[in-house]
Amino acid sequence: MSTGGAETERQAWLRTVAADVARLDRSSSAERAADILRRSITEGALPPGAQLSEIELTEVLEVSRNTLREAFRLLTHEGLLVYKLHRGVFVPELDEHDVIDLYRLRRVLEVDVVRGLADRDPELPASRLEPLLDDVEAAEAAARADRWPVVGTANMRFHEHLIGLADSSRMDAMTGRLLAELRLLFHVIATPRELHEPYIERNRRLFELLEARKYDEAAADLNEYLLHSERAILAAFRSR
Amino acid sequence: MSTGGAETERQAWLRTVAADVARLDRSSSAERAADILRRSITEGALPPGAQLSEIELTEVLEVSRNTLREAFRLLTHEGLLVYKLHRGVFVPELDEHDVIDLYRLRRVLEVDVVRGLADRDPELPASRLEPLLDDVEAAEAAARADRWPVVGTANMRFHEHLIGLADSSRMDAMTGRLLAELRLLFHVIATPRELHEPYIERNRRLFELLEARKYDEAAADLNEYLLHSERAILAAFRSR
DNA sequence: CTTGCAGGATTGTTGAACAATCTCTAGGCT
DNA sequence: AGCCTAGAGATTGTTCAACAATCCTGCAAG
Repeated sequence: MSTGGAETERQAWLRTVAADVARLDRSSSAERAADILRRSITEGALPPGAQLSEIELTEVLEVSRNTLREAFRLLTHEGLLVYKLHRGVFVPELDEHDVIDLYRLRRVLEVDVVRGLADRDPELPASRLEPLLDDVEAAEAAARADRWPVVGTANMRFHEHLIGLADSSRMDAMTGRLLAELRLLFHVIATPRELHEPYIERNRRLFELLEARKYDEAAADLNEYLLHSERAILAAFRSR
Repeated sequence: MSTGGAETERQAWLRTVAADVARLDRSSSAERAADILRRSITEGALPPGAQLSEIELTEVLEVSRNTLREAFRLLTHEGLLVYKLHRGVFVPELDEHDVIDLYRLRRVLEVDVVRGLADRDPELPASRLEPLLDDVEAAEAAARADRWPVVGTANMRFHEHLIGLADSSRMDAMTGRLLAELRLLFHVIATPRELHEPYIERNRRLFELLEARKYDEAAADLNEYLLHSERAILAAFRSR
């Protein structure tokens, strides 16, 4: 068969196919149920403090209690649910201490990723930045359409893609968890516009700094960015 | 009843009791099974690549399949097991890429914790460092007794307690997971002495720097420490 | 050497059942 | 009235047995 230069291309294709397959045969029932619940929580249909009844959800989600409990476990370890023994599962209510904790981790991880990009600049193709630009433009479009929750998710995805530049599966997992918890916090804040609007512009600026390969400057910018965001959420939190 | 000065002591006692109760009250069956499996994995009885049969383990652990599967889920999210749909659960086989990934995160988190201590030095009582000293001495004692796996766990605990100084529940959780995966890596290395011996001394030195409140120096030392450890593991890994 | 096809084994999911625990209400006591 | 106690009812924790879906193995055919 054909070998040589075509081989690496073939391997790359095999990887993408493998990824697609892995995405398709998810543990179906349990993970499907978890997906639905995850959306309900992150979109606010299940507010912090709400209890999730087992028998009720078995009927709604059309899964058995055992499968539902496996879904609960999945979400528990994402921080989107908490178990209270013999009392049930609840959507956690985060407080100011959690805000500080979450943002501390975000700063550490994200700033390190950006700073670390300088070391591997040569091997990093410009195309890796494309998802970031897509997110920025998605946020701008949603803002024009006055759809602020959509702006929020686009901004979130921007940061997920930013972390993704590090090619670290564990960082990706941690970030997914952190951002999910962050969404939980957003629901106690009434005005999504003030919450998300300032960061559209900041994300674009960050993207442009990355594109210009000014990594140290980008890292400093991002650090200040996250401090600003933390202060905003804390303020909204205290005055609720 | 007695009030005043004795009250805070009583409250402290209540907290420790509450913690003990919470530890005993665990979802018993599932978490107990998970505990046994966790030990088997981290101690090497279940080597990387091993498959865990459900029916076999239900008999050994004397729990139902559903409960066992919940235990599997728990360990899956600690990174100690991986699920392959319709094929079963396996002890993951980590490779060099995982070593690099794990150590990158360790460096980021631990170095940041140490550096961050400078900001809150005044509010940090000296007693918070005691667990670290205990770990160092435990490692030294185990080394004298030629019990190198014990040295390894003591060293691990040193780093767990180090992260604990940050008072961040999420960092604690992440570190627990990272160190569990690190143990997985240790099992592919034949000589535990060479693996753990150098770090007894380094941990003591790190402790002394912290005690002297030389946080920046400690952070730099820790960074170099972790780079050294990473290189050692990578070398042992490649020559196996 | 590859392809296709049973057959057996293992996992995925379900439903029902029982035990353990919590919550809430009612009643008795000081 | 206020507080403690007991018990009923509801919910969760755990087990079991069964069936469906999928994977692995070995073998036969091309």
